[in-house]
Amino acid sequence: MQQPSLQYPVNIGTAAQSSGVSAKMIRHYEEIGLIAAARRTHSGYRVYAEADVHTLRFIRRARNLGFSVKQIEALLSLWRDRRRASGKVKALALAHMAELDARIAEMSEMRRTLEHLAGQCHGDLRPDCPILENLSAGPQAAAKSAGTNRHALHS
Amino acid sequence: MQQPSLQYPVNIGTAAQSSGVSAKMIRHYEEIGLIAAARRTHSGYRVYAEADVHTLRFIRRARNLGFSVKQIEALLSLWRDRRRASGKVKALALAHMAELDARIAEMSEMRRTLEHLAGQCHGDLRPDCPILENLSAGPQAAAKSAGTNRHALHS
DNA sequence: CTGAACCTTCCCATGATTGGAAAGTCAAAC
DNA sequence: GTTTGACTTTCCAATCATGGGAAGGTTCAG
Repeated sequence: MQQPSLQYPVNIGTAAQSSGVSAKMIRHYEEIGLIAAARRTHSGYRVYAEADVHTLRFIRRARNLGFSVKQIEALLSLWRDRRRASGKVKALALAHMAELDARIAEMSEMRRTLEHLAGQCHGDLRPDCPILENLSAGPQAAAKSAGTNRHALHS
Repeated sequence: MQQPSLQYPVNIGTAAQSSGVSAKMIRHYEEIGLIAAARRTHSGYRVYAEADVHTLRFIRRARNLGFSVKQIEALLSLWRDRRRASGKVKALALAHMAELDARIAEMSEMRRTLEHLAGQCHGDLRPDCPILENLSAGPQAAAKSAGTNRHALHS
């Protein structure tokens, strides 16, 4: 899509464009220590080498797979460790898959319940509505298992 | 589970316990205007009638189904409107289902990719790891469609 | 030299929720 | 009648990843 042989090193804007990570996020990742502080020009501009942009791309791809920043930190250190055991990487991936499975199951359950309720609702001009009735009187002891962490989506 | 015929009105702690909404969240919902400001005792304690606790239960059940606070605001007003058209409620439910579907699809896609990669990784002591290789060299133009809102899980 | 397009830091907002600190209140036990 | 412990109050901060914007400095082309 791009890569018309860029002239490295580049400024943050170019690094952002060619890695897919916004400049805002690059600064943020630096601040929280996910990436090393960039070198600076005399005037204070951050400067990125090709390797830095590769790292940013790695991060973006990992985020695209839903890994948290914490997990990416681990992945990056494994990536840089040429003596890593692939088992450690796989373990991280499997753990993340389990998280995804849990969230998917939770949301599927919500969806299933909603589908059921919506199926019973006329959906016309009449006020009678099983959906509201359910929320109001509720399945007396339902939907407790999922706990309160429905939205706790980060590790 | 409870309801040993409570003596209303009650304090926030009791309202929290018998509605399943934490005291913290009750205060928060009041602050953001989801529920009306509670009456107070001479000394400033919030006071809740049985109807208030019912409302809180309604809110908790809606949250259990993944509705956002904004959506719950709408549901509450429909709930209170005896002349509502059930179609409006159903529309809200269907819209939320669509959101859930989108998120589920996104996460399923991540899961699918991870499963594929993990399946190719030995997961032993050797350093060779298709997972890292994929994050590193990446499917040159993959996973872009999902956009940057993987974690934008709220309406 | 001026203006556009970049860069810098700083603060704020999102969404739902939890945590804690400091202080005031209530009721029951002593 | 005071102490004690369990409540309550407000306020402020953190989570997590991200975006928005202000105020100001830099770079380069015209």
